[in-house]
Amino acid sequence: MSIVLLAKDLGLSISTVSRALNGYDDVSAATRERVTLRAKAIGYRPNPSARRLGAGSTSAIGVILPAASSTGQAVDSMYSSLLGGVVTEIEPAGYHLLASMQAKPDAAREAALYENFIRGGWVDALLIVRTRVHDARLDLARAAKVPFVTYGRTESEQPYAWVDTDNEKAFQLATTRLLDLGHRRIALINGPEEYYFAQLRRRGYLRALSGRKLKADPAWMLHGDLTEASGHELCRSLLIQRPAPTAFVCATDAMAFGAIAACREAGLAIGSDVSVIGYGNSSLSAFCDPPLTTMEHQVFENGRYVGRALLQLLRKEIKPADVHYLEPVVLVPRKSDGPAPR
Amino acid sequence: MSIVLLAKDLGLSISTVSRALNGYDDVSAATRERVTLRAKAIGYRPNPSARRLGAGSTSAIGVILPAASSTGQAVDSMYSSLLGGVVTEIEPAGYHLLASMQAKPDAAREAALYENFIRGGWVDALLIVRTRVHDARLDLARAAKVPFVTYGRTESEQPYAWVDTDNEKAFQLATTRLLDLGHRRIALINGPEEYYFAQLRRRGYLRALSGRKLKADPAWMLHGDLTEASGHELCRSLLIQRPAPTAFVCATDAMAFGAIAACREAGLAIGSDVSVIGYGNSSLSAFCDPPLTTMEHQVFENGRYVGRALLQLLRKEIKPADVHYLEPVVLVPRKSDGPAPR
DNA sequence: GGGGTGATCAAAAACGTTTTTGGCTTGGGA
DNA sequence: TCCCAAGCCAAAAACGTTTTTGATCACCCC
Repeated sequence: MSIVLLAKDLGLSISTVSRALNGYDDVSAATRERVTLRAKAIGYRPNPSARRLGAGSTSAIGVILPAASSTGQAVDSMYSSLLGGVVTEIEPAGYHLLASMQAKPDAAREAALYENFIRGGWVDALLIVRTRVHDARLDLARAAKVPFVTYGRTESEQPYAWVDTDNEKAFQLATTRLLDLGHRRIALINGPEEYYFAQLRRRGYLRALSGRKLKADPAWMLHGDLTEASGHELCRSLLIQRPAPTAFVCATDAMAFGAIAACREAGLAIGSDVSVIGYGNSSLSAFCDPPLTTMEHQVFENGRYVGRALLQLLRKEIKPADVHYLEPVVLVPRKSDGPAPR
Repeated sequence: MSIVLLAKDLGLSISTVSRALNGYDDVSAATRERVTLRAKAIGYRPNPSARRLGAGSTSAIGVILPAASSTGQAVDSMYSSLLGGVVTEIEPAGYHLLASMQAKPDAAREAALYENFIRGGWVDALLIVRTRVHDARLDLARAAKVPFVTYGRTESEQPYAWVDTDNEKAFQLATTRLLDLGHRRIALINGPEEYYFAQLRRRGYLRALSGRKLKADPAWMLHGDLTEASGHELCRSLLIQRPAPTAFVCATDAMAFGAIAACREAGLAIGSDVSVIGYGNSSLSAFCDPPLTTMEHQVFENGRYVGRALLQLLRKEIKPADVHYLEPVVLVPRKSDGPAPR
């Protein structure tokens, strides 16, 4: 009964108070001033539920976090930073982040979760992360006419709003660096094949190789699940091949740490016998031994970009086709790579 | 206009449909069956906003993530797992997690955020993380009569619901282990002093020392901000003292990695010249060199416990005073510690 | 002076539920 | 036969906004 109290207190009608507070232009500046002042003094806050019901919008942005594939438990810590960035932007605009999670990777359950989120009217817009090569979630969102932006691209006929890092260029860069160091046997320890970023990374890797007229060996392009354990296992399987690779480009720093552990177990000196490059510039990469050569990208900043795009989309200030932000990735040279051994 | 359509379709009144769907017992089993079936067939979902307005509850649980103190940007990745656990539990019960974030550590702004969350009617319950020794947030929640559970304890006269890990025992355990290995000069690289867990860890550390009739040197109990960089810096400042510590107990694995880097720079061999114990058993700790001796606690599982407690609190099945879960911490011995040097 | 045009505000109708209140059966006990 | 309770359901009143519609008034121009 709050707005009616305020209205009574002011001697105005409910609608005038509402319109004053919401910045409509058919209420005089003087009245608006009077209303906002009194509202603040009285400590009036519009009830969000009522506001949602009345306006038909929820002022919430939804995201469904993917469960890590291996354990089915932990969430990729990258998302903390991403969501941090998103929230930083949407918070001042009065939006909140409604986060749900997939307990286990399961396509049917995933669809149901998104269904519920969208059709149930929980959120005004959607953030879709960890995009796949072909991603049914885009169709779901489109069908329900819910604005969305994806973090990571996908193969889609129709235009859509995306923010992504330049995976292809990044891995081309890293691979070229290793080629310049004299390596000729370079392995790619990639992420899960179904994700689009893995495709792009392979593309960059291949592009670098073919730039030197080198043929890629399919046996040296492996897919894992982004964890240390996976990097460790894949690297070990590569090291027993003859000839073995002398360099490894990894999809995450975590995988790189796993690979380094495997190399060390094989008695190889990191940075001389064998070279390893990671991805992500995790806070640890500068402090391990040897410090990890890796590729930096600004997850938090990307999150902010996503948040801004979402806001603009909601306000219809921009069309999905115009939200295309490709973050350049920079290589951070440290000590985990070096000239190819003789 | 959804429930009225369904009601019309069924030839029942709106209220009967609502009551049937919500499991009231004054509607016959047969009617309930008929309604639920038809609802599913027709694809009816109650509009959450309307439901909230009608029932006065939001079916959302709020959490405000603290910004990492150093960068003001990234979020501690531990929260990914914690929130993952929470969501896993509350999702099936129809609850969602409403996450907000503090852009920067700032007491006034924090209070405003919580104010808005609670008084604004955004959430039904609150999860309070990273508790401080004296924590004003509890009073805020109590004053607004919003159920809450804290992750981590605090000093409070009144009973409250908490889930925590046994920080004190953990650090007593770790310190005792080092004492058993012959170390007599053990430093504590702790987290920020304001957080209660830091107090508890120091208490455990001190208890272990006094168990051997040893005096603690205040100069060897340092506080940092949980990051690698901080661990690195603190450890370096300790190593230039004469005599220098021979062992370090660290508040996080990240700090331990930083400390290890500092030791290595000082030309010390980890596990023989100097011993380091971490906390958290991060996925990396098994793969670094040497593998890190650390303390494991199950963040995801704790999150599930928190979720369940929240649900029970909301249903009034339990009183805050009865939610006291202290997770035992287990030490994972690896190779970063060893007998004290002569 | 009359008709149109803005500017300002009031009244009332949505929005889609939940919850309260009370009415109508039916059956059993006195 | 009458009364009462229990079981089932309908009607209507909340819930607190936003938005639409329309009324009133002043003003200006012709």
